[in-house]
Amino acid sequence: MNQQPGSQRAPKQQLNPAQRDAVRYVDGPLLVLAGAGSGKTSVITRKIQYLVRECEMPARQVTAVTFTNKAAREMRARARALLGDDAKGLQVSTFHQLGLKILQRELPLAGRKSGFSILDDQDSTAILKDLLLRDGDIASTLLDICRNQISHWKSHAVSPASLQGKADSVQEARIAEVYARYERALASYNAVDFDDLIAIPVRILAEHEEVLKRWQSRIRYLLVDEYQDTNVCQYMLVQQLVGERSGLCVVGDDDQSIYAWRGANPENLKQLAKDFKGLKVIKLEQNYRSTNRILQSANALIANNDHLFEKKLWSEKGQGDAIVVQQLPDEEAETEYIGDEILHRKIGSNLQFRDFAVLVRGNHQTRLLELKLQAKQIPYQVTGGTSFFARNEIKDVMAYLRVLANPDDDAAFLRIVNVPRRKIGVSTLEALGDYSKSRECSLYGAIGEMGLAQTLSEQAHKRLSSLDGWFQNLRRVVDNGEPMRALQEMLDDIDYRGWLVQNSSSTAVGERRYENVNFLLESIRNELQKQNQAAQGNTNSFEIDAESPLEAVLNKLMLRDMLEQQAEEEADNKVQVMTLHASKGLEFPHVFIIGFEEQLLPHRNSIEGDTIDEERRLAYVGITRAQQHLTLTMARTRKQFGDQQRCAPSRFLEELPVEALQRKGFGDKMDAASNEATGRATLDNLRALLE
DNA sequence: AATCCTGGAGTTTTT
DNA sequence: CTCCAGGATT
Repeated sequence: MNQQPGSQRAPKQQLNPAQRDAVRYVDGPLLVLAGAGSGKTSVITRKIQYLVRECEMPARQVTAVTFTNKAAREMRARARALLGDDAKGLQVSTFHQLGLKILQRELPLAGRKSGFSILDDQDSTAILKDLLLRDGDIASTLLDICRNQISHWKSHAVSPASLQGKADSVQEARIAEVYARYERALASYNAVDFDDLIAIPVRILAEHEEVLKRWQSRIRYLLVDEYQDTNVCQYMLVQQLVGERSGLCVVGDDDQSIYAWRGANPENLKQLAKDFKGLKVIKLEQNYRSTNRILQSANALIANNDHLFEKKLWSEKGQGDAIVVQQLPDEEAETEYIGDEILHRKIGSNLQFRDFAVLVRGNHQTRLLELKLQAKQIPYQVTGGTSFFARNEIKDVMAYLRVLANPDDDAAFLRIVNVPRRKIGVSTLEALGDYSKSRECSLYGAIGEMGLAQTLSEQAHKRLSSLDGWFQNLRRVVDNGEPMRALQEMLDDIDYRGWLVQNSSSTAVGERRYENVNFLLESIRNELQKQNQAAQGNTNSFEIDAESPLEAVLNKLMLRDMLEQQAEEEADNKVQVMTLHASKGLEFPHVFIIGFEEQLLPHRNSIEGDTIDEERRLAYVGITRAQQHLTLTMARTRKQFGDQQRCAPSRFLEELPVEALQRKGFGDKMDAASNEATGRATLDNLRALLE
């Protein structure tokens, strides 16, 4: 097993008193306020161990929920390391995986059929766009407003029906109407979106007492990580599952709330005390991760925000190195500097590539960095992001898989119907679309209908029918238990490789893109095998899933879990590159945060939208990832939209304590001054910290 | 009616 | 870079 940077630290043998209290308190609902680096994952995993070993609770009655796939994997691995065979049946998943599980078991109540599709953001946007287009409205701003508003309603468990006649404005009434149609569309496509994975289970549990009882009896103890990231709907799910009982432990830190933009409601931390009588609150304030200069800077920065709870982080790790603040002429020089620094430090000390992380605000910032790291032959790994799934070749193959598993998935059908070219163009699809709307069925479903032949030209109808026949054959192969053969046959039939080569700028590029497809196929093959083994070793009928193996794989793919895991297993010893958001929960000896500038961090949209506090928390999360060494870099100019623009250092820089910093490359007096200050400030800092 | 080509515009964060 | 629209071409 490869060690991940986040798990390099061996599980602590000794817990401090607060941690021990948190592990052992099981008599009622518990809130653990865990500052950055205070060992919260240890507390959660040790608590699971305590529940199973000391309280003799069967592992299958314990469920732990987190937000990201990465966090779930880490927690699962650490719980298994502690419990060994006793971990059997333990459920560790993301909120969305848990929701998916509930949805799958209660399919009829969800109004979906087996094989339903999970739509990603792009798919739902495309559907909304189509709905708006049919209204004759194409303003793209309305599309954005619509999507955000609908997502907001869904994450607050607001149904279209409950909005009837309650709109505050004409536009809101309009969006509510689109929302209703959107929901109907999803149902008819046998699809759900990401928000539905939480919203539908909540609705089912609210409306069906017996189902609620069943799930409550299945989960006797629920642990929730990163609680500040829950939205209203997710909190409702937690409340439903826990019910009147006391088996709940949530862990959170309001200073690390960085998902408000997608509906996270850190107030849920406060709400907990109102909803759960006798809630016990334990604070973890000792930081085991960072040196004091880093911690002091993080504390100073976050002091500029309001807090739900006050806490003071401290550490026994000593002063440590000064935080390097490096300004460079442009973004090119910035990445050059990062690459050189990594190489220098690696040679200068006993460091591995995996000891370094480069954190960025936006995914696009990784591009230049990747080029530079490649040029310097530094092995790196970009985690998270959408890069792989954003590739057209991957989207195509995924869409084929989805149509195979769920013919009614219009979003996927539209993507592949004419890729490669089948001479099925817009006018044919328009006619098919009109017909399907009138018969209230999916596009694919309309192909088989009798009346369609009259509305289409004979040629067009023939092309659609032959596509249908082809899919039916493939589906037979899948049902025969040979999904991999079906996939290979599918891609061979359409000569997807040839099509890629032809449609790429060069043969070499085309071949590279087909390599991506092969990687996807290989991953699917592995996962199918894994499932096969699991199914054979599984005698617990409670856990057997109704869905087919291919559907299970597809779901895992849509939740972005599977490939991440594979990449992680291969990321042996590489520099970690990721967004600040993706870095939460991880730690690295050496951390670089690049683009520490106004407009970028805080991001220009946040400056306009007046959500600086959340940006500050984002910077806080980034800073607190560093164990020993932190470097903030910024460019004086940066190419944006074609021309060079001047960039100012982030306002957050001024909020950091000067004596902890070592400024370089600013070309002003502060450079030398701060260096001097750093040298003589050590004693002062020690004195200040002791107070 | 389908496909190919060109130019223009816009980049936050994620399950 | 990558998505889109719209116009020219087959």
